[in-house]
Amino acid sequence: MENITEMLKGVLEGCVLEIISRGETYGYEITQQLRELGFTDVVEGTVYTITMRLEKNNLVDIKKKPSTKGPPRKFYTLNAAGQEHLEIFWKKWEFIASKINELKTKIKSKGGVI
Amino acid sequence: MENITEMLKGVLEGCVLEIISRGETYGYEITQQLRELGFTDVVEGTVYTITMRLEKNNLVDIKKKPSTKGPPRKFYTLNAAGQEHLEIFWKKWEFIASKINELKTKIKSKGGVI
DNA sequence: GATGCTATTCTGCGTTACTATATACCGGTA
DNA sequence: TACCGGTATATAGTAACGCAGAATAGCATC
Repeated sequence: MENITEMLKGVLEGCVLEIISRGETYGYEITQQLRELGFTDVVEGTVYTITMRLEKNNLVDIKKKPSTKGPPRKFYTLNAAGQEHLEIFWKKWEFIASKINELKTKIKSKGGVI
Repeated sequence: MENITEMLKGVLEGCVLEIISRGETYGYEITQQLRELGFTDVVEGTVYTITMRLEKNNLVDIKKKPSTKGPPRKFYTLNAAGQEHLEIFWKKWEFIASKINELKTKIKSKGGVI
């Protein structure tokens, strides 16, 4: 799927939050999980800016651990604020998705009644 | 629903396209329809930037008509390119929505198997 | 002519994801 | 040892989008 980047705005951060909530993980792995999900074009840099933002907003706890495969990894876990943020994200998503689907399936006559 | 603006990026344009596809309409009316839909905080300026973009990208035809209630209205209708754009939008939406919902409902264990 | 409503237009701003690149660390191999 | 590919974090610059806020226009009514 090409050129969905604009539609991912605001959504990607929620996905990252959700992925972190599943268990301690780090940037590179998050990127791979997003790709497996289907967002194949997501690159490390994008995820990095998101994790930096989460960090800045104090939504995650961070632990640095050594790796046998490269430089030390920064592992993220959701804190209480992050959990709350995630719940709010899902509420927003459900709201928007329901509205969009409503628009999509609405009978296609302007007056509403035939 | 407050502060959903980031999640509306790329989506709002599709909504406007869909509304225009229902029948000839103008900026102010589009704004009202979006509000009725549930996006209560959408303002005229936002819709204006979208219609300007549609115009610039040649996705709409324009007809100016006088109004008894103010300055002349600019009525928009979708042209062929706009129709195509709208179909692509819905495909993108379905793709993203399915992926997000997949993420949302996925069993919450990292390995996937219990 | 002052006010109020409808309606369009315009500008500047903040947020977000992407591109492209740099840096660092390790294992394997020649 | 010197190089390379995979892993992993970091940063600067860019473009797109929606929003706030204000200006302007036209008409009705008082």
